Amino acid sequence: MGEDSALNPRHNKAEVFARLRDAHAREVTEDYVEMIGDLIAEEGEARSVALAERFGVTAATVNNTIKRLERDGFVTSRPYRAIFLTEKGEALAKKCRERHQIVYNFLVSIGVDPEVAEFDAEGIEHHVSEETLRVFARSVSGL
Amino acid sequence: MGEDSALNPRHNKAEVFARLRDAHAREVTEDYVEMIGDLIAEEGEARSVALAERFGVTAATVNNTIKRLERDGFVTSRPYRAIFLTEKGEALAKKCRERHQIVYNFLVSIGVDPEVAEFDAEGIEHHVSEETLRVFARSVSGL
DNA sequence: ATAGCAATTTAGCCTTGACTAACTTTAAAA
DNA sequence: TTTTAAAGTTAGTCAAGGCTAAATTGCTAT
Ligand SMILES: [Mn+2]
Ligand SMILES: [Mn+2]
Ligand SMILES: [Mn+2]
Ligand SMILES: [Mn+2]
Repeated sequence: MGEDSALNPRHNKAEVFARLRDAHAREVTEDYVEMIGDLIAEEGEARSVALAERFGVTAATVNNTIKRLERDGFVTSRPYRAIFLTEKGEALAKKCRERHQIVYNFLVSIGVDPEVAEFDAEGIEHHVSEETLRVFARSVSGL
Repeated sequence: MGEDSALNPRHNKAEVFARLRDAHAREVTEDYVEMIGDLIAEEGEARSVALAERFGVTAATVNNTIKRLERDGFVTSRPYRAIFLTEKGEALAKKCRERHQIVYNFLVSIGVDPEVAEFDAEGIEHHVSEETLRVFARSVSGL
């Protein structure tokens, strides 16, 4: 019953790709709640125009996305007003911010240029499992 | 003109997210050419049914994707026949396979369980810049 | 008070990447 | 040689996540 993937490569790649598709489905949500949290912390409130500027997308795109987030229970909003995180949204934002920071710090700690790390961490963070994140965190903390 | 992102955080996040969206647009292509190459190496040819099984998607989905890859010059195919990589497709497959392997080996080398590394590498690979990849490779090779 | 500008929303469009159901072709068995 | 099962294709649907253009709302300065 050995299942060491180095010796016995997985024939069941399908599981791996199913998980990958799941991660993709969560990426935009994760980046939005994290950014909304940042804006509230930095500027007191999260406005559409600021999200559009930071993500480099149009106001219409932000509007669509916020509707999805609202439908999924991560934010609340009223027409022409600022956007707020629900408890669920705040919990996700906190988790994502911490994860993002660990990934960024880890990359820098192994010698990646901070500028480059900033780019790469934005994508990598969404594909790092809890287990791998713990390894990263432990590595950064110096053993 | 210091631009150290740790001290002077980027206000221009938009660049980071634009690059992230670019990476996403390439992911499926990258995974397909790599898998097609694997199938040709392992089984002599790449058939739709094998791609569908390995990715865990339907035959119709594979068909759509192959049409896109063909349109973009990565593969050739004729109805009811196997799929072949073009030169461009093979070049991309080679690059992706090497990158994938480096990411996987790196994760294992820092203590991530091989099973977990197999999952995480499938997503992380698409977000690792050339610079970061070099750091990973050097780290694996033991300095 | 209101005019005008900035912010937001709405409507309509597009591509990607997924699906099901139905059809066609190929190839193997009988 | 015919039948049949597997493989592949086609048609139609959907959601996510982008866009532009046009309409609407809110705020600010006059
Ligand atoms: Mn993030
Ligand atoms: Mn991100
Ligand atoms: Mn890969
Ligand atoms: Mn991959």
